[in-house]
Amino acid sequence: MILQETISVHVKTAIKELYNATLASVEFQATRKEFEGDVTVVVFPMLRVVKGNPVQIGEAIGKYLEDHVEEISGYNVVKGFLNLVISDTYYVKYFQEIRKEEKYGFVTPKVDDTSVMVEYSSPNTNKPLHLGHIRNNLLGYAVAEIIKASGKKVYKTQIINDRGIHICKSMIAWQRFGNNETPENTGLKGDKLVGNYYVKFDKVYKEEIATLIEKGNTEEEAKKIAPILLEAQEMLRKWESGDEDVVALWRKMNGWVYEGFEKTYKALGVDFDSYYYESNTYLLGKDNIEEGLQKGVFFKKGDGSVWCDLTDEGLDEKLVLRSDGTAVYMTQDIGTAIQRVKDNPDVGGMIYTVGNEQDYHFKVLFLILKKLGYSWAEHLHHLSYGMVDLPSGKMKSREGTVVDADDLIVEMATTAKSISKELGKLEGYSNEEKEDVYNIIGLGALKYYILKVDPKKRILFNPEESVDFQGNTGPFIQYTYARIQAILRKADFDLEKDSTGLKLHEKERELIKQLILYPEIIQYAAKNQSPAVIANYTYDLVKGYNSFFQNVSIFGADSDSEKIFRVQLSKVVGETIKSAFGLMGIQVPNRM
RNA sequence: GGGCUCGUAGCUCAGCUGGAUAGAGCACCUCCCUUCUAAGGAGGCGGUCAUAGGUUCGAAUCCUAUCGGGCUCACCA
Repeated sequence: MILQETISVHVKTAIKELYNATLASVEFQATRKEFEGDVTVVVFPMLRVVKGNPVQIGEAIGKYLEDHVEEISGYNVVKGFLNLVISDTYYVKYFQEIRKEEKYGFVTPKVDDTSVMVEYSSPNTNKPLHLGHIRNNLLGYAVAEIIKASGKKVYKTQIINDRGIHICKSMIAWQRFGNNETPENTGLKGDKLVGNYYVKFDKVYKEEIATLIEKGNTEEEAKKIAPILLEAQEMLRKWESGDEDVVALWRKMNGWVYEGFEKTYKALGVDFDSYYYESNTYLLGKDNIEEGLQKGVFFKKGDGSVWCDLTDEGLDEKLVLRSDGTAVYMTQDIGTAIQRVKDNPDVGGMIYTVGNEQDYHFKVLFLILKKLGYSWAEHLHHLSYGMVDLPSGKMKSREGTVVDADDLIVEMATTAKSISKELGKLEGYSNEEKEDVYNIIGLGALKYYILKVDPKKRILFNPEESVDFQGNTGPFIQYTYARIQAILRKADFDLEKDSTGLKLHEKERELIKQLILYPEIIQYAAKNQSPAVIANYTYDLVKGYNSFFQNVSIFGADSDSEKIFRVQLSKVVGETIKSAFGLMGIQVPNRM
């Protein structure tokens, strides 16, 4: 906020003139509600350069500021805190500027070498997306949008795990038991169909193991020699050698899965600018290992395997290439990162949205890339998030305790519908419009519930509780937006008129103060890659608005200019809610 | 065992680079629909900020140790 800079300069001058001392910086905080004032200057840190009683110093500075800064209309000192009262004129003027801004709080993205690539989702192609992916997707998408709003160009991307033994398992099961089932002739979503065969594989595998154990094998042996597993392994070998039939089947089944995924992404409202497939990237990185060897970043052991020594950084030695010369996970990730910057030379940093079970992996990956000397390696972040637990415990796909993404989305909309019907304010809407609103509310509840908590914390997802419409929830905020729209529909006067010279109601001051923070909040959220910051800000704004709405008469204001001002204020709050929710990928309804 | 991470009200969570008497919502209790959407508002109850030390004018916040939960320590991805 520009005013803070002004005050800061004047405080420094005051210290200079009054005490002949030099102050490096001035510390601010918002004034607590119980005291009079808007901005508080903390006097304590000044005691390092100015000797004396904090209260007296505060008084002296306060007097000086009141005389020299026109925006400051008053002050008071409590202990070592100098509370400054900002004039109504300043707030009203500031508000009128906000009102005219097209995209208030957003910084137009620059085109330079600070673009950011955000990776998220990154699913396997053998089963449908679940609740864990939802958290990943929502986080990745929101962080991408927030960074974009903070003034950087963003590329959203994902790497699809389309190859390996897992997809071969689905393929084998489909070959054996599939009877030529397709998404078309079964009506199933492609990812669901393929996922079913993955489950089928596991079932048969377990049966075969049981049979083998009966015949006298140990469990360990049985797990290794079960025929269906051997078949899957054989299929993987064929795939790697480029067997036409296997590759064709692989293409077909993955194609089904992608169609299914796209539907889920669309329902979730997320999107991507580029897709990387592991079948293309799994051989990448070997050249970079060679390069690293020459630079002395890596070293080779007697058996030919290549390692990176990270013991100086307090970590271990890490394998980057197997003794047989084949790539490991790390090799691919090194190669893929480098490839991505080749594909988008303006990329100056990347964010990987991946669960916290991979914290160590990314720590190592980033260190290695730095050692290899890439400038963009200084700006790599692992957007690490905690697991989503269910009241019943951990989600386990094999035990069928996962919450399917598509099912959940539908369920949320259904719940929204049943609640909305009771309270119904949608008279005059067609059924289609109503369904649209229910969907917006259901998704809003889900998204907000997940995004409002700090990413690194684990979430206990209670399906029943998640559809809470009171308190710090998506629907609560959406409701406020809808109510503001009702006000705007009713206002039939010229909203563009400037209102100045008003005496502000306490609730109006609070609201404007809150609005002023928005640009800072976006920057802060971008820096910390935390949509939760946006969520909690929006909630505070809405609480302030509701308090205003309930305690201050809008259309029954004393004067016309006041009436206009209050509607304008409502409008800007509404726009800010919409904007902030947009950053989280949440829509807002005009009615609900 | 080593490393990382979390521990704030009965429950779900805020608490920015250390600052005033630690804040919201849910639940529970009181009030407020003749005015713009009561999915709302005003208030009450509820806390040894896991524990113990340390750093300083000042610690939920920084440091150390301990306890408790989670993750991770593969020539798997």
